Amino acid sequence: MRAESKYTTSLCATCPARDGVSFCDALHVRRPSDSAPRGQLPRIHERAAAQDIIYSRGQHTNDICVLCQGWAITVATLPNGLRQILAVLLPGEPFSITAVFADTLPFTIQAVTDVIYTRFKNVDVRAQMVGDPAIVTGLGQICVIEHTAMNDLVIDLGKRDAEQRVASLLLRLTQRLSSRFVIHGHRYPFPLRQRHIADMLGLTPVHVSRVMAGLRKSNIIDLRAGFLTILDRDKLDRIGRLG
Amino acid sequence: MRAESKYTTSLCATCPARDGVSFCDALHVRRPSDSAPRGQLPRIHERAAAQDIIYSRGQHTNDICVLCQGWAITVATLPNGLRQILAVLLPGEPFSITAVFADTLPFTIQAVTDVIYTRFKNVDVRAQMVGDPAIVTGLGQICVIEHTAMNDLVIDLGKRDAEQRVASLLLRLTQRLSSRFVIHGHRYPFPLRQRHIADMLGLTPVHVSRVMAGLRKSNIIDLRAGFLTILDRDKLDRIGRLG
DNA sequence: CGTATAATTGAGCAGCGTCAAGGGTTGTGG
DNA sequence: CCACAACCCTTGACGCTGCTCAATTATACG
Repeated sequence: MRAESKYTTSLCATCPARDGVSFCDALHVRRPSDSAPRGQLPRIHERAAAQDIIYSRGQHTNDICVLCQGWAITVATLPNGLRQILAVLLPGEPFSITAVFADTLPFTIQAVTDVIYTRFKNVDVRAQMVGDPAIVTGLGQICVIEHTAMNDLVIDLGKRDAEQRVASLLLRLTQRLSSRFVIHGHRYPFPLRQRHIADMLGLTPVHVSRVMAGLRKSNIIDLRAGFLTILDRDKLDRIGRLG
Repeated sequence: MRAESKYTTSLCATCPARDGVSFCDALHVRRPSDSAPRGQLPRIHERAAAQDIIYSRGQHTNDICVLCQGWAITVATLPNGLRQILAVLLPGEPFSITAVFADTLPFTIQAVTDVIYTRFKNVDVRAQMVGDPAIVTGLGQICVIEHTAMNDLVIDLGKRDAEQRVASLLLRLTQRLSSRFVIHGHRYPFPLRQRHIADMLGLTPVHVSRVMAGLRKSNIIDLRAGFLTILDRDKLDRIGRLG
């Protein structure tokens, strides 16, 4: 199952995901062409295949990982086998900023697509913070972003119905994609299965199917072959942002 | 409405809430009797009356506040007036660690009981982090704790039914109280109203009443006059911890 | 072309929301 | 000390959102 290989070729040189507020930017992990390169932290790039478990809950680790290519999820598994997806990870995002300060995480990380990610040593990252206010501030921003995303999910789960939750999720994902990648014609890569959406939004795949059928029939979205097209952003906004 | 007064008498000297992993401990805000006092950060103590809004969402602030006495909540209000409680704050806990790195917060802070809290300047806190690895690590712990609490809430909202959510909430709150205060006879102060529980767990007050009536009839809890007694911790565990 | 996984659709049901009425408690002013 | 208001909690009746179970049809992969 695990198709993982280590190699040190610096993918950072051509990183397509580093634009926008990002962990790597905060750490000054710069491209060779960037001016004033700061500390180049030791790091390792790794791969994993779609569906692979990248990290298992509770496993001891000294690394903080950043997703470079592909999509992943953080998953909490209950004793009875139910899965709650806590976050969807997009290229450029750390698995969890808390990994900088903890040696175990309370959730599992799983690749959705084939992925490439970078490992940093969390002691290295902490050492960078001690000497550089800009890095403290930058990583603090990442902490705020991660926190806000969880807040939004709590609000969705606590106060919104199924259609609103789906709309809200699509809006937030497409917004995050837009902030890092150039998107043409409101057409976004979208490798999530309906069971991912269900596991994240506290719904069943059956009901997600019904909700998305509704959005499709209303000509609000088009989701096919791993790509999501937003046909009517205004309508989606009205469903997903309001109560 | 706002019954707030500033005074600088150092309540920290006799702080009853500082035991356990805490923001103030991480910052080395020590009691006079403590050995090796480090930096004594400038700070102001303030009061607020029960129900007062301590901080309004979006308001500009340069402070990070820590609750000293009483209970408070962080609340997100939707355009349609629905309220989602994001966290319950107990004595010793910061309003949100993200306030160290942001100049606005996306939620409101409201006092549940009369409260006393301490304001630090977030620039002062950030300055402490630079140059002191122990403070970086300590505040990192707070970040992890806050993050984990939100994860738990997401799991409750996404994967558990009403009875499990209520049991889980009571277990987590009593555990946090036990970690800071000496508790006798499983009897905990509990100033939350059923509408607070409802607003946090995505339920209606009516249904919370039914669920708690069930727990009371099963001789699992006793909740009266602002105090919660856990009569059967094992049963509560079985309801709240499993799926 | 056969198999496994995903998505769709229908029928029936249950957990929880809504609406409404009644009782207990607290606080305030007379 | 009592009357009244405001708030909270409780309990019942009923209905809707979303779950369960199940069958059928795509879609992907070897």
